[in-house]
Amino acid sequence: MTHNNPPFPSADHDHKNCVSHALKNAEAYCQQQGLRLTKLRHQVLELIWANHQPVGAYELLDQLTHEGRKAAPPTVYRALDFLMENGLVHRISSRNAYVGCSNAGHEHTAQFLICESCGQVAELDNAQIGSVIAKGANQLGFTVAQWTLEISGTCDQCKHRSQDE
Amino acid sequence: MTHNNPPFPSADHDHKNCVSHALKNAEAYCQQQGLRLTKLRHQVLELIWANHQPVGAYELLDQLTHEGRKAAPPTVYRALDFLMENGLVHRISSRNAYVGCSNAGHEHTAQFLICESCGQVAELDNAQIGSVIAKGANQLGFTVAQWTLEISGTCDQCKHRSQDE
DNA sequence: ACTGTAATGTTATATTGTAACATAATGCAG
DNA sequence: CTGCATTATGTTACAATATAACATTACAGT
Ligand SMILES: [Zn+2]
Ligand SMILES: [Zn+2]
Ligand SMILES: [Zn+2]
Ligand SMILES: [Zn+2]
Repeated sequence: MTHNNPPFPSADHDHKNCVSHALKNAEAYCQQQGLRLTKLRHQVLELIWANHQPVGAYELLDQLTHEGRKAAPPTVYRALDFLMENGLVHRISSRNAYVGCSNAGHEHTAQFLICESCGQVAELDNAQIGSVIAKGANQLGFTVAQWTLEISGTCDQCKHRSQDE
Repeated sequence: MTHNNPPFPSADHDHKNCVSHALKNAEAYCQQQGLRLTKLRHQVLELIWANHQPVGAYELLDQLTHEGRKAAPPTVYRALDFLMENGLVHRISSRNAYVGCSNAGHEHTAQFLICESCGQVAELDNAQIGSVIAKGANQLGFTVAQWTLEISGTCDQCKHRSQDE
């Protein structure tokens, strides 16, 4: 069986599939919510997914330019703002980079596993982590609005790969 | 009884006390570890504590300059690097800002409560959060090297303050 | 087609962080 | 104490990330 929210994708997976799946999801979600997933926004989202690891704004800008679009920093940042506001993209603030959301549509605060070796990121949605955090904060009278958890380390595949050497 | 690791300091606390306490701690720690807490590093650490909320590198640079020291960006960043490497200061990456560590000396990965209203930050060291995170990651075969948790919201005092209006 | 709104283009600039090399301070061996 | 190696700081220039402000274009609804 396939995992419902696969952690790190295997090296040999069909990545075009990931991208098109994410895009279809996003299209449906925006349709349903009356959001305007314009050509630019669609293009940026596609690039983000195509990179399939956290990608910087200026890197996206380059890629947009190579695809023939006239773009300047605000072009990218505005698209990113839209995508983030609507939960289609997350920002990894420890890296100044952006990544597609694996659980778009259902309200969540994400947690990220960031592999220092291969650069890939897995998005968790571990309810237990969320509830422990909420509990810890509430004990101090703190009302949580949002939070980000960014975990660096080594993913399973990279661990095995390094053992083979 | 007072909490061993007080969350948000009360508005009327004697803050000079906080600062001098933190500095004495840092001095003792560096002495003991054979680390060179030079005048510059001491000065930067003092400024960070004096602000008593996350403060940006360029803000520190201004403050240093106003204290009469010749300083440029690398001056500040190098001092920050030293202080972070040795666990005396943490970086709040969601804000590009730096804050004094409340638990300097004992190895830990910190968690931050950031009040959006007053700007203050409380450092937690909640072992339960740490263990849930480790567990969640290990289940996926991920080896955790480090992590940061930054929680935004409203602190207890600000909640009460807003009720009074 | 007309019109108000939202999106994008465009230019300039702000903010945050580093590279690279010169000088000065510090600690230590002799 | 003196010279030497190491570490820290000064200095200049620049890279990387992000936003402000205003002009133009596309779009949706009438
Ligand atoms: Zn994929
Ligand atoms: Zn990996
Ligand atoms: Zn204080
Ligand atoms: Zn507050």
